[in-house]
Amino acid sequence: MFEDIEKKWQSIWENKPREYDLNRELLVIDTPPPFTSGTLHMGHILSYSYIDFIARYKTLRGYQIFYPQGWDAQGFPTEMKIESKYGKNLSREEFRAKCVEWSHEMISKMRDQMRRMGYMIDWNNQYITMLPEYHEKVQKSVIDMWKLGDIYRDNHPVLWCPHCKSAIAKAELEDKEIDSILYDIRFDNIVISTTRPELLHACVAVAVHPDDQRYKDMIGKNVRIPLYNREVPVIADHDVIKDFGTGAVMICTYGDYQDLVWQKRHNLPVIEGIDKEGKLKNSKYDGMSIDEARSRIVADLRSQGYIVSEKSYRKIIRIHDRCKNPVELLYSYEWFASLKKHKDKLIDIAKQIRWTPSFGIYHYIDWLNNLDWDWIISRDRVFGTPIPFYVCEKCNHIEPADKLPFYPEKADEKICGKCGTTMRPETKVLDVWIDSSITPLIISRYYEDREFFNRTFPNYIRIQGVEIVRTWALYTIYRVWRITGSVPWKEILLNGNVLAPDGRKMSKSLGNVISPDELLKEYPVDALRQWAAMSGALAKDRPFSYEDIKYAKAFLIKYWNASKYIISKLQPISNTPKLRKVDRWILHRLSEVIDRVTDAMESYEFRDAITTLQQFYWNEFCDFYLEYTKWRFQKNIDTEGAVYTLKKVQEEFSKMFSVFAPHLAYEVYWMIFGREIDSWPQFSFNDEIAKNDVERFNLEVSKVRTYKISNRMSLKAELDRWELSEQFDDELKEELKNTLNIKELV
RNA sequence: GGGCCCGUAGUCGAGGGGUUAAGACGCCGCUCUUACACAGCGGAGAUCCCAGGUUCGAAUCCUGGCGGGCCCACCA
Repeated sequence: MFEDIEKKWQSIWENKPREYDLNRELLVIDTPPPFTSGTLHMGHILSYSYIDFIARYKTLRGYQIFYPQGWDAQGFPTEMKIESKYGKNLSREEFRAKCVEWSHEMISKMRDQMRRMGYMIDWNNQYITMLPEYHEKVQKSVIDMWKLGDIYRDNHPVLWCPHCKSAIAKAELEDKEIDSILYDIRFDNIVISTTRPELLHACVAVAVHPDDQRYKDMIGKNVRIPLYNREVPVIADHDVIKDFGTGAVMICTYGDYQDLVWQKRHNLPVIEGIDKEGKLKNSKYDGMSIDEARSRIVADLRSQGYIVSEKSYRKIIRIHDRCKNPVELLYSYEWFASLKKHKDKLIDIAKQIRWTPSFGIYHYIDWLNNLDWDWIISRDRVFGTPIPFYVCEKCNHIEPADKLPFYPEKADEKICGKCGTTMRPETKVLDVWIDSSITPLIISRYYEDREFFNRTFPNYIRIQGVEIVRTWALYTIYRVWRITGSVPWKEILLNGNVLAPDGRKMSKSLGNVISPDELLKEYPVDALRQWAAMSGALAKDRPFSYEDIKYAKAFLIKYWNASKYIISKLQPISNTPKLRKVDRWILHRLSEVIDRVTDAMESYEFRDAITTLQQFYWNEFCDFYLEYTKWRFQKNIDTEGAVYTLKKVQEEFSKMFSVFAPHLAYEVYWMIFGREIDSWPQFSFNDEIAKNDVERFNLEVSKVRTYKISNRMSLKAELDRWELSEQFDDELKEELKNTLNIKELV
C-alpha cells in the first residue's frame, strides 16, 4: 500500500514543471553536494530530510523555493577505485575519463535514492564538480582571488607516502603503535632525546622549555651537531615537555608535525632531509633508506661516544591507510589561499549570518583562531580541477591561464612576461574544497547570469553537518566574501551525525552500519523521514533509534486508519454546523497546535514540530475526540458539527504533516478534498472555556475507563450508574453517557 | 592539552526557577469495542550524575568535581 502511494506522488512531483518568477522573492537553498560514493548513508538522509522539511514548509507558506542539487565528484577515493580497476598505466586523460564515467554511474544511483525519499529537488538544476563547465567557474574564481592577492605559491611541507610516491591528505592517515628506541644524544653540553637519529643532518635547532632550570643558561647559545659539526641555536618553547626524555629536543625538518609547528613559529631554516623516494639527502648517508640510515648513524654515534642512553619506547607513528607504510613530511612547492590575514574580518562576516544552533559559530571562530598557516589548495592528483596558472621555473613568476577551462596537458605555450622563458603549465589540481566552496555562486549563476545572481544572492540558507564547519562553511564564507564582498547566505543550519544504535560511530569494521536501503525494505519512506525529524537536537550526534522509526510507522498506520473512519462519515453539511463543546475543544487545540508547530518550523525545531503533531493527533484527536463522535453518527445527533470538525482537523493536520510525511499526507488529503495540499494552515479558533471543560472532562472519561477495565468489563459494556467526581454541564454529561454507555450519572 | 555539546525511569529522550517531571520502546494486567490487535484501556517504574552557591523556592541558574560524546592538537 505505502509503496504504491509513494511511487504515485513521487512521479507527480517530479513531472511538475519548475518555473521561477524572478519578480518575486526566490529562496535559495544551498544544499551539500554529496561525494559521489554511489550510496547515501543515514547522515545524508538526516541532512537532506531537514532540507526538504524546510523546502516544503516554505513552499506551503507561499515562498518560491530554488532547490538545486549538486555532486562533489572529484577526489581521492574515486582515483583509488579507478586505479584498482584499471591499474596505473592509463594516461592522465584516459584516467580522468574513467573517473568521470564511474562518477556518472554513482550519481545516477544516488539520485534514485533521493527521488525515493520524496525530496522536492529541482532536477533540472544540477551541478557536478567534475564537468568542464564547473571547472571553468572554479578556475575563474581562483583567478579572481589571485587578482585580489589571495593566491600565492610557497614552499611547504606535505604529507608524503614514499611507498606510493604520492602526496596524501590528513584524512588518509592512520595511527600505528610501533616499538622504537628513544636515544639520548650529546650535542656539546646538552643532551637531546630523539627516536629519529637519522634526521640529525636536518636538525635546525634544539628546543627546551623556557622554565626548565637545567637549560636556562643554554637558551640563545649555539650547540654543535655530532658527526656534522654544524652549529644550531638552542631556543625556548612552551610546547617542549620537560619530563619527556632529557627535556631537550632537536627540531628537524621534518621529523613530525610538531617540528613543522616549531619551524614555522620560530622562523627556522629548512633542510630537506628525505627525498620523495624515502631516501636520505643532504647527509653523509645520502641514498640510504630511512631504516638503513638509522642503524648506520646509530652505530657511528655509538662508536664516537655521543649516545648517552638508549631506551625502548612504544611510539605512535602515522602510516598511510592504504599501504600501511610510514608517512613523511616533505618540503615542496604548494599553492596557498590567504586565509589567516583575513581572520578578524572573517569572524565579523560570520556574525552577520544566523547560525542554528547558535553555538555553531564557535566551531568556526575557534578554528580560525587556531590556524597555524594558510589554506593549502594544491594537490598532486589527477581527478581534480586543474590549477589555472603557468609557472616560470626560472624566475618563479606566475601567470593565469588565458583560456578556460584550463587543462595542462592541452595548454597553449606561454612566455614569461618577466624573463622571457617558456612557462610551465601547472599540473597540480585544486583541493576539492575549492570546488565546493563556491556553491552559492554556482547556484546563483554568478559567472553566467548577473540578473539571476542579483535576485538570488545572498542565498537564503545553507544546511550542512556541524563537523565540516571548519572546512565547507569557513571556506565558502571566505571565498564568496572575497569575490562578492558579501555573506553567502543569510542563515546556516547545522545537523549532527547519526550514530549506530549502540552509540558508537557506524563503521564497516564494527559491523554496525544501518543503511537507508535496508530500512526502506521494512519501513515506509514517510517513516524514515519522520525518524529524521524525531532524531533530536540540531548539531548533536544521536544514535539511530529503531523505537523512533517503529513509532513513525505505527503513526502512519494510525493516521491512515483514522482517515478511513473520517472518510466513511463524510456527508454534505450546511455552512453553519452546530458545534458541540467537544468540537470546540478539539478545534481550539488544533489552533494551538498550528501555532506551536509554526513556531517550531520557523526555528527549525523539527523534533518539536513532529512530536507535537503526533501527540496531538494520536493522544487527543484519536484517543478522545474520535470516540466522542461515534455515538452522534449512530444516533444521528449533531452530525454536521462532527463532520465539519473531523474534516477541519484532518485538513489542517495533513497540511502540517505533509512536510514530514508528504506521500501519505497528500494521498489522504486528495481522498478527502480532491486536490493537492497547497498551503500552510491559516486556521484560528479560540474557546478557552471549551478547552478547560473538556480537558477536565477527559480525565473523568479516563476514570470510567479505568473502572471498567479494573472490573474486567468491556469498554462498551453498559454501566447502570456512575458517580461523577466533578460537575459537568448537560451536554458533556450526554457525551459521557453515550460514549461509555452509562445509564445514569449522579 | 584546547574548544564545543551532554549527563532526566531498564533503554531512548522532551522540558526547564514554583501545582501530581512529557512522550516513545520495553515490562505487567485487562479488552478482538463496527477506523486501527502494526490496536485500545489501565498499571508499575525517576534521590532529574555529585558537592557547594544564588533564591522564599533549583532537576532547571552559577561554581567546582565526576562521567560520556564530537572536533582539533599531541611527547620529539
